[in-house]
Amino acid sequence: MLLKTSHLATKLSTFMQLSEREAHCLADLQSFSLSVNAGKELVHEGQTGHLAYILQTGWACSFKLLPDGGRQIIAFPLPGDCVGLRSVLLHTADHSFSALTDVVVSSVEASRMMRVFNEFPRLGAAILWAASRDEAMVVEHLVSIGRRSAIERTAHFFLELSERLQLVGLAPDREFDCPLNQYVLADALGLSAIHVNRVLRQLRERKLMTLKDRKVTILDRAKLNVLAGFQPQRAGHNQS
Amino acid sequence: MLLKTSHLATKLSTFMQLSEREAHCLADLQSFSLSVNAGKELVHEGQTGHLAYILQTGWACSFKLLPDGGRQIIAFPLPGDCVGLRSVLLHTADHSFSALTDVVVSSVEASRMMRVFNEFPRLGAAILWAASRDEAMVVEHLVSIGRRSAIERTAHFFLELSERLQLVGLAPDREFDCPLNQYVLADALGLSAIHVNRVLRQLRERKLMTLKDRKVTILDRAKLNVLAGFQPQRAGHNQS
DNA sequence: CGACGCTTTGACACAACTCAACAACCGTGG
DNA sequence: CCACGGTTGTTGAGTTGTGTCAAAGCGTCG
Repeated sequence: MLLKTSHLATKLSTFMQLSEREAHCLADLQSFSLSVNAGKELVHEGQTGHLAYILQTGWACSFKLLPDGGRQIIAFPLPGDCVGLRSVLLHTADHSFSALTDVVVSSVEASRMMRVFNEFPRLGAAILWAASRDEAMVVEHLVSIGRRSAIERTAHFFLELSERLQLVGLAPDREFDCPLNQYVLADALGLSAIHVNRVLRQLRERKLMTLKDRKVTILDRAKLNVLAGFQPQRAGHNQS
Repeated sequence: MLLKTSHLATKLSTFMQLSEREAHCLADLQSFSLSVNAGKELVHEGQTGHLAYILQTGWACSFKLLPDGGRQIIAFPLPGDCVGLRSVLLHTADHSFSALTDVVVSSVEASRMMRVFNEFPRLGAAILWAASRDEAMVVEHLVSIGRRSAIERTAHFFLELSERLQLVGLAPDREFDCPLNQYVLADALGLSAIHVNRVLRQLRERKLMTLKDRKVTILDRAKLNVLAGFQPQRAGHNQS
């Protein structure tokens, strides 16, 4: 069988060994792909469709809008991440979801997802495990915005991003692509775009990291970890 | 059979009708209760136990500590809420969990939880639904801290609290008990305790709400909703 | 009575926001 | 070819929201 393993499969297999049938089911889930242009909004908050998405390539973000026009970005899904699982259970999307670059996604119907959970409980557990990790990231994000200074939380953000990208093999050690502009970063970090700029300058001047031409370079990971209070993640366990 | 229905059962039955066997299983899950004194830390971040808790009575909070001693409160579980489901899947607690008042909790082992999910898939779905709602609340909290001013986010917090308490029948319309002091509120709202005090004064002076003697009174819900950008929740759907 | 936990207030400092302007870099079309 | 607007990044000056420090008031409880 010639199944190129998906990013999702890669991720889930750090949690548990996938049987052939499970791998096949996973590939099947992602068999229908959809190209979406940068800037397109795939899911609108409040929408009641029953679709979840699996991001295949490109960058996206999930966010909420406020009455005054402000925007808070919740997370940046990376290839292999699922989006909208929660919406499936709640029957209505609690946040919007946009493509930041051109992206490819697979869409999965709620009913299909449910059937998979029933037929392949182990796969269901693995997907829940991944969802739990995403949730833990949101919590860490909350802590960042609530209790870290602008420079700390910016540093923390890029360290976490670096780790996530390394996990799916999309980032070498010191450097990685990052198509996020300062407006987007501002909406994610709960800052103004102008202040993001100043913070990035500080990080550059202190020779900790740079963001230039959509490329992040980590200059001094150790010092960054201390500044951000960042705890590199323990390696993934295997299920008991 | 003389089963007093638990808060959890009440909550889940807004999502779906519970069969007798399911109700029994649910009661069984909560058959072992544990009293815990105010201030006690039940779960410590990083801990690797495989226990989840169901809060029966009292107030608690889940939070994370920072290297500099700061604390960010993630959520205030109310009676009927589950805590630590995520930790079960991740095999390690990603946050701490403390009792704020004297509380009663039921503890559930991971293996037991898994068995329930297998034997009563519908019950599993209901619990996941509840977990999804909790997750949505964390997201809303993130938005609050990231993009709302101190007074907006404080107003939003109490409106949400009011709605949650009404849902489990613990709050009349205008007034409810709230044992949270200004230090705790500060750690939840990402503010300093002193500023919380100033904000509460403003809310009082503008005749929107008061917090006095551990009792919250909503004076003008309509204006508060506008100020906070709060959207009262739509009624719960039943599963298809 | 004093000790303690919590609230309240004032004065001041500082982090982050706003406004305004400009520079660099595109791709487009005249 | 250059002019052009659009997007993104950069910087300065002034404002404001929130944090910090210090002190006092007020219950409750031992």
